[in-house]
Amino acid sequence: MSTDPSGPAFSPLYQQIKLLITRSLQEGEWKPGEAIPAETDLAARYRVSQGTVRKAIDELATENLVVRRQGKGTFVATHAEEQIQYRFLRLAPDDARPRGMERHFIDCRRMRPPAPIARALELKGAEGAILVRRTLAQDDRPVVLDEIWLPALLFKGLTAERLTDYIGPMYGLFETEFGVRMIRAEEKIRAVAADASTAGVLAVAPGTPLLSVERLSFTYGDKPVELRRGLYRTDSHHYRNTLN
Amino acid sequence: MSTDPSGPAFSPLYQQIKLLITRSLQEGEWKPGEAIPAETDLAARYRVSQGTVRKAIDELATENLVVRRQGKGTFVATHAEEQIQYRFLRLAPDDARPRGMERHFIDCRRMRPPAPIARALELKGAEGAILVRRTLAQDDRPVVLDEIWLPALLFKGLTAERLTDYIGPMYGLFETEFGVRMIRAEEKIRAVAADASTAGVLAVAPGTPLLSVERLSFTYGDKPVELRRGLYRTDSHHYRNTLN
DNA sequence: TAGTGGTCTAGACCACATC
DNA sequence: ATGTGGTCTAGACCACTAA
Repeated sequence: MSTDPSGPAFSPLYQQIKLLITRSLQEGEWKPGEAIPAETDLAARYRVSQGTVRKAIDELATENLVVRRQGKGTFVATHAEEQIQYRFLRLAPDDARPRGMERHFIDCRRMRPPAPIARALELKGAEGAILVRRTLAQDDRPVVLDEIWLPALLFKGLTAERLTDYIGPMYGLFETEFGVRMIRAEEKIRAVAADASTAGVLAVAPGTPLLSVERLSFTYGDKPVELRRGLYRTDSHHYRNTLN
Repeated sequence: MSTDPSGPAFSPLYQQIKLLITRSLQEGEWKPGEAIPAETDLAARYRVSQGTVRKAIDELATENLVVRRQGKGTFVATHAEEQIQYRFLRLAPDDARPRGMERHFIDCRRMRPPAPIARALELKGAEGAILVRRTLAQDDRPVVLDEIWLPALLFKGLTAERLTDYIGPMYGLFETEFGVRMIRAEEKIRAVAADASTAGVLAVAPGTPLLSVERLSFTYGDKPVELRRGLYRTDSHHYRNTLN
């Protein structure tokens, strides 16, 4: 019945419920790894039918914000405590099954970010950034060199030591120690030639073609919270992608 | 009722319906671009409720086998007649919106496929293959060099002329002329150095780092029907990917 | 045995497209 | 006015998990 020309903005009930649940996730009402209330409970809480809650949760599950486990409940997704070591890492060995990789942190220091970095992370004014550099290796052969830029305000107190000591994926540390959950990411991939210093770290000849993977990661509300540039050796690994 | 110990193989009704619909799609009962019967009709046909058909179609829609259009119907997905020129091409210009690219076919000839190609395409015995080579260019600057291997049995009569004359994406031609629909694909990406002949075609210096994108495409029943190796210049373009 | 998510139904009503 | 997909409900029953 609305005649508002600027936009009816019709929103289905289940979308509104989804938004409410998302907000609770964001505010930490239910922590990563914990179960959220049963569908029937949520239905009572929001005064809608179970089917409507169900459809909301369905979408949250496909977006990997929650994980359903039949007979047990619905759980807040987490990067920690997972069998999949690196949910966002698409690099796989050419032959075998994906094995674990050894991490080595080169340094972790606070820096004034270059303008493009600050712009990508939407840093206001003179807001600082933290630069982490690390490598991933397999069978003692370096494969990945990462440069990771983080907003200093969100990751106050991050040190190489804490990174080294933490068991599990870095995004798990971000969750448990800093309350920052990575939800989604966009990658831009290029082929580049290894410069002298990169070549040294990755143990290849200067000029060797490397995969350059620039990743911008987002937390709730599409807020960018990490800019990462990875250089991948692809002589015994490859970047995997699936198209639908 | 089954006491088969080898596996209960419980399958929800909507999965069975989904399989039946998929089979009809595969057999061409409804052609690409056409509408499939209304949900209520399918419900009557399969003797289930509309909600069950709905859930089956929901999954087919997320797999991009069909496209729903409110008020109009559900349509068989097609690579032809689409606004998105290349559904599977993830290459985007660094700055602007994705524009169209000019195609140029270098050649199209029947060949005995190398063993790795034959294996990937699951070719039996001495089954032949067709090799298509083409470039994509933007603003008269070559960006992509593709080598495309196809099973000769499926694409009998494919010529460079037909490829050149056809308006629209190549996968559209495959659909309308050969009845082969590309459903899904897997890509393996590496960084490589341009060899002399590639460098000439792409107008770069030999040794220039290029993205090597190896794509294996599947039709219904996860049957591989195309192996494509693309070499991408990434000086003004990049490969885009989204992680969830 | 109880609690959870998963399936299925039947029916009502809404939003969109077309005639 | 009609037909399509989209939303929402209420309730029944199934499958899985854990105590």
